[in-house]
Amino acid sequence: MEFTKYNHSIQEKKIYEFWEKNNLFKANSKKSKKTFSIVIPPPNVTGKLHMGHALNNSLQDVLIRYYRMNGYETLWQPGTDHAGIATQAIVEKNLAKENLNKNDIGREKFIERVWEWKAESGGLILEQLKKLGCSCDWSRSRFTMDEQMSKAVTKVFVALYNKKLIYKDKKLVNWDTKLQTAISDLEVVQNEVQSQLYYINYPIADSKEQITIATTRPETMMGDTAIAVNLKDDRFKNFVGKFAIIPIVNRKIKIITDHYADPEQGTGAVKITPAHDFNDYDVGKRNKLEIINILEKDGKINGNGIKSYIGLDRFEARKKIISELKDLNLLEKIESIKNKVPYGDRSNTIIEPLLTEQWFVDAKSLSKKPIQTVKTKKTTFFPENWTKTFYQWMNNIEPWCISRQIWWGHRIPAWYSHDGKMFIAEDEKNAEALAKKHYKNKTFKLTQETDVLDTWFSSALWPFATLGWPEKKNMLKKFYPTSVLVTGFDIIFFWVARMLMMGDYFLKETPFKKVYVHALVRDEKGQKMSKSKGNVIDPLELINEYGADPLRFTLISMASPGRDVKLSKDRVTGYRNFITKIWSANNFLKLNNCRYNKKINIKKTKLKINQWIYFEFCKTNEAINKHIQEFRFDEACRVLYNFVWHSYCDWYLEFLKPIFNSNNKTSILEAKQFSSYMLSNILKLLHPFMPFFTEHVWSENKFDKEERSSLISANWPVFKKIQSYKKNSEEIDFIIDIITSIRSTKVQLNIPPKEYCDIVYFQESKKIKKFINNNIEIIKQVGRVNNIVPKPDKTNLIIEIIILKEKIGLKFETNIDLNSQKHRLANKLNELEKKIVSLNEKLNNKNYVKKAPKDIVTNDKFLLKDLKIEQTKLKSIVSSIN
RNA sequence: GGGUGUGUAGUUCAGUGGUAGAACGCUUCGUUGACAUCGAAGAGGUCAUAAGUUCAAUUCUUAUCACGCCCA
Repeated sequence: MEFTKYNHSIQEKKIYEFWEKNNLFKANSKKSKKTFSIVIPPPNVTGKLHMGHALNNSLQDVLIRYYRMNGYETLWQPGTDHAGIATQAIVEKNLAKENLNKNDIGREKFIERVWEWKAESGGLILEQLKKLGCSCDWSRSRFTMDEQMSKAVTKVFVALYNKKLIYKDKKLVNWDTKLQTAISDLEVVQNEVQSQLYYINYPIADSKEQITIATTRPETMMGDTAIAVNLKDDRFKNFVGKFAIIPIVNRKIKIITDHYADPEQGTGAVKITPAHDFNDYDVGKRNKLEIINILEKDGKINGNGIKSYIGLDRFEARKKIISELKDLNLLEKIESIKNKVPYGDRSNTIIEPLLTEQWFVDAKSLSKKPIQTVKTKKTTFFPENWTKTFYQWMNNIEPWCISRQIWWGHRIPAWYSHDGKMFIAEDEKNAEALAKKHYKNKTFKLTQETDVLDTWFSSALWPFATLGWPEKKNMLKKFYPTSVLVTGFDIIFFWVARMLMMGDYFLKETPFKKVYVHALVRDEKGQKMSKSKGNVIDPLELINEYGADPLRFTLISMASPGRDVKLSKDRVTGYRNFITKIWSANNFLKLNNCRYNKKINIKKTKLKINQWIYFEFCKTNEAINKHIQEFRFDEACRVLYNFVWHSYCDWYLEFLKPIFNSNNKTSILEAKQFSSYMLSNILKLLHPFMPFFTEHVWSENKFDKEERSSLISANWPVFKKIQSYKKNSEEIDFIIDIITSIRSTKVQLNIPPKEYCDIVYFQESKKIKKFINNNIEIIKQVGRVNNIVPKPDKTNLIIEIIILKEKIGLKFETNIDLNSQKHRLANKLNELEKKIVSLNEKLNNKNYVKKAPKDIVTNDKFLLKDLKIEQTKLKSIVSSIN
């Protein structure tokens, strides 16, 4: 019989459509079942599926499918965030193709264009998640710029403003000169780069002396307002209080003392530019220094700079200033150093600290509750040590800059009147009302703040805004707090911390009970995947080539806590093979007309082999339940793989063959029903890990007729271990032992595995004799044994082996070269003796017997006894060869 | 500099205070009616190093070395 191959591309598409069409992902807030809910960490609307997403979402889907099958009302809330900067950049790029820029068309038209773009090509990633098999409730999909989400954002903003937890302030912020907006600390990455450290001599006013400072950014000299030295630094004692003259600029600045100046760093004297460095800003504040900003928002030198430099880019200015210093002979030396330079994570340009007016969230105040939430274990982290990282960040949290000078995003609900008075309200009408009250009968004109909010500000509301907040709807009641947040550690601050802040503040309750933190996906050599390295593996390519199921199984099986996932194609191939294996096992059942019906009575199973597989299944199921509940997805995969491949396919199905070949109709019927029943349950266990394949096999076998449902909504098996099966189950384990021994004996004797042998009993093989006779059919067929025969006269036809601590003989047709066994047996004996010696020593140690737990000691005693029996038998075998 | 993680088979990784495990790879043999995307049998380890605690350490403690990440 020829079987068709499993075609993942056709089936995956078909099955996903089937699930969606039948609303099988839908969460119902009305059902009274216990709940399990997850909000997806919303990917950027501009995003494309990468391996990190694939891992993150595979894990979420495992949980969702598992709990759904276990009778929970589940919600997996999907959606995307509006990715302010990234999205705006894309639309601007598109405009540029038409030779337009955003200022040409204006804010309103531009926003229209963004929505058009979103309708056309935004949210592609959600479609890609479907390819991965994610069972999100797509009917609830949300976008952070949705009307309802926007309402929530405004409400939160106004509420926090009124409580003074949001405020406007003029501060030094991280300024992105390319995007021309402020960004938050978290969006700045410190890159280690090769830099030049310039040693520059500043002449001392009215003196021939000079003071040398070191800087990597000499162009900022134009904004210098002091030179600082450390009070304890004797080298500069005479300079303190004097004035230095900034070269080229020719402005006098005071030499001051400040603890920020580190005698060990550079020359020990440091130039202070409060407008262009965070540390210098603090020094400036402490010493009441003048703040001179020399940069335009695009990074060019402004009117405060040297005349001939105005309009020059900061890096051009640097070159020019160095060359001039050289000419003036004021450049002492240039040193090549490695230092960290701040880059914008979106623009990849060097970030400039710039003094601007921005909106801030008082993160410090908002962080207090979340810290308590975690301390009191209302939210727990897995792996647990992330708690520390969380505390560390939360305890040192800085004000969060939330305003962005871009157009795409939630426009800050602040209105300014002609005289600069500010009104914060949820909409223009309310702002006007406030203004009316303020101005009484006077006329006024309001204009709205042009800045928009950081995307993460709206993402922070995701766990409750997606559920309908601020309205207290059913969904919110039913599914908040969510059960678990699944996320990568790189996003722990962006996400976890901020969502906890907002959730704790507005809902008075944590947004998620647990936070599962997974690792990064790297390439097989352990390197970060990046476009520039060219080592990126595209999940969609793997899905095309192997199918979504093997990719999922690979990622999930490698998600060990605290370890990065090193992805290699070999792994994916391996799990593809696993699927093929199950496919062919299913074909075997089909070939033998194995079908179960619902009336099958598990408790009345007669066949030991059925009892055995049942018992093994129970153990596996128990382990999987435990592992999924404890987030040990790797272990769950391992247990499943072992059980399905080795227990079910390698042994169980093999042991069925003698039954199918027999004339015992009762046994045959039972075997057929039971094998099919077990497969249907195996599919259930596998479903969360490989949903497509299992659903396909399920529907192909029409198991749904028995279960009256598709696999996705089938009930997780709840089997009770039947103790009487345990003993019979052990018998099967012994048979497996015997067969394995026979097989390896053949290989060792260079006898082809297909050759049959006979079994010879000795006088002392009493137990084993009975045992083998009881199970003779299986042993004959699977072990390739002919018959039980009397001991032959010619000893070179027979080899003795030890099983169950007893000796039996295997008789072959041809002469056996027993001498070839001598060396091997001697080695074995040697090892055995070593073990016996060390065990003896241990048991003769009085301290050991006295202090070690009793069961360990007894166990060792039994072990020693067994080893000694084996030793005797082995010795007799060896001597018989001689 | 502060924090934190990892060193176990050729590779990727589980695991355990009491006889070292898996997958892949490798070697040998094998198409017997599920499966060669397969089967059978094997080889392969000073559990990074050193000291300590203990009757007993790969596991616990400390130090060292190597590699990584996060924060300044």
